[in-house]
Amino acid sequence: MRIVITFLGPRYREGPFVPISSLDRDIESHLADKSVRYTSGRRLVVGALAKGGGPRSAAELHSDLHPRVPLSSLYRSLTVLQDAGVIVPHFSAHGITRYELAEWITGHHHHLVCLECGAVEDIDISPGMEARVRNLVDEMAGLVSFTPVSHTLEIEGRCSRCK
Amino acid sequence: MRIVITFLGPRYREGPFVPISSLDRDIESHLADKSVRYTSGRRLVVGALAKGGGPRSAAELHSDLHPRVPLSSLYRSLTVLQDAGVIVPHFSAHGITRYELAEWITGHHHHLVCLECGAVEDIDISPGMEARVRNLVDEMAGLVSFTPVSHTLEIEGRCSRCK
DNA sequence: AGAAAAGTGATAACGATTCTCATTATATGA
DNA sequence: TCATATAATGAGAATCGTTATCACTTTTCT
Repeated sequence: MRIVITFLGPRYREGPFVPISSLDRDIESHLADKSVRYTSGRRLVVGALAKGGGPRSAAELHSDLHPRVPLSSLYRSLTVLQDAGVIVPHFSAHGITRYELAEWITGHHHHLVCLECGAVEDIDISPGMEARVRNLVDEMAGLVSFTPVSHTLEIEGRCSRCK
Repeated sequence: MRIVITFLGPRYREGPFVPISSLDRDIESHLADKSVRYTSGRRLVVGALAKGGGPRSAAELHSDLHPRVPLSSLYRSLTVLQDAGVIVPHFSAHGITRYELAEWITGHHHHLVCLECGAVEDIDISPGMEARVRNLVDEMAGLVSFTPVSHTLEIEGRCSRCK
């Protein structure tokens, strides 16, 4: 799923923002429920994440958003948005954390990781298959009295381009 | 699978090591094939990883191995062993990388990640359950003509201690 | 408006990991 | 075996992503 959130409203310090996508409105009310302010800086971060075709690192976001969102504010926004459940961290090599919009925004999906070219592709599956995944997860967690909250099924292999 | 590799041989700088488990001998020949030396420091790192019930971070390994393996050597050993395919990195929050023995040594398993305390626990499942996982993986990969090589099912939630 | 609470931005501090370099151990071949 | 080349080691400095600090600004509440 590719989501683009565009801000038509006036710029930072020039007035209130006008959310144009229903998604942005969803995020707005989601944050309001948690009494977390949806400030201009946070909107810019969400917008940059929504534009991207995959998880983005703080450095990538900073180069996109520079100089409107300084690095320290960017990190703070990422923390706030993560705590509020709007974005989800994805940890990778070299201690780099990449973020993407939470699954309630983008939809639940899994990942195909190509061992050849390193590309990570989202894969959506049918509700039936997803139910089978969830059953397995619940059974596995039950074996050791672990309370599952979410799961990640990643398939490593060779993508169609690298075959 | 729990593996314990014990070194009966004399200590560091006191003579050659005597591998006592067939697993250690497997690793030895695996490294020999790649002309990577299986030095005493590297043996200690492998031994510490073999004892643990899940992926261990460099800091954890260091506190186990201190002062026999200094931090800089520990990191170097981890890099060498990873490049040689003996251990596998697992990236998690706060830029921490945890390592575990590769699946050709430990056998295939999945992970339970506690969202509260960050602990990662290995979970072995029955062949029947694993077959169900593999079926799902094959079906999912088939949807987009991806050739699966391996898969990782990670369950995030709350462990029994943090409940 | 005025006070309190939250957010911001520049910069310092922090911590995990990597690099440097002098020293030591191992392997190869005369 | 000895000589010598090659690789590994250990201590500490350097690096880099991320967090904390603090003075200042903005927003919210009364």
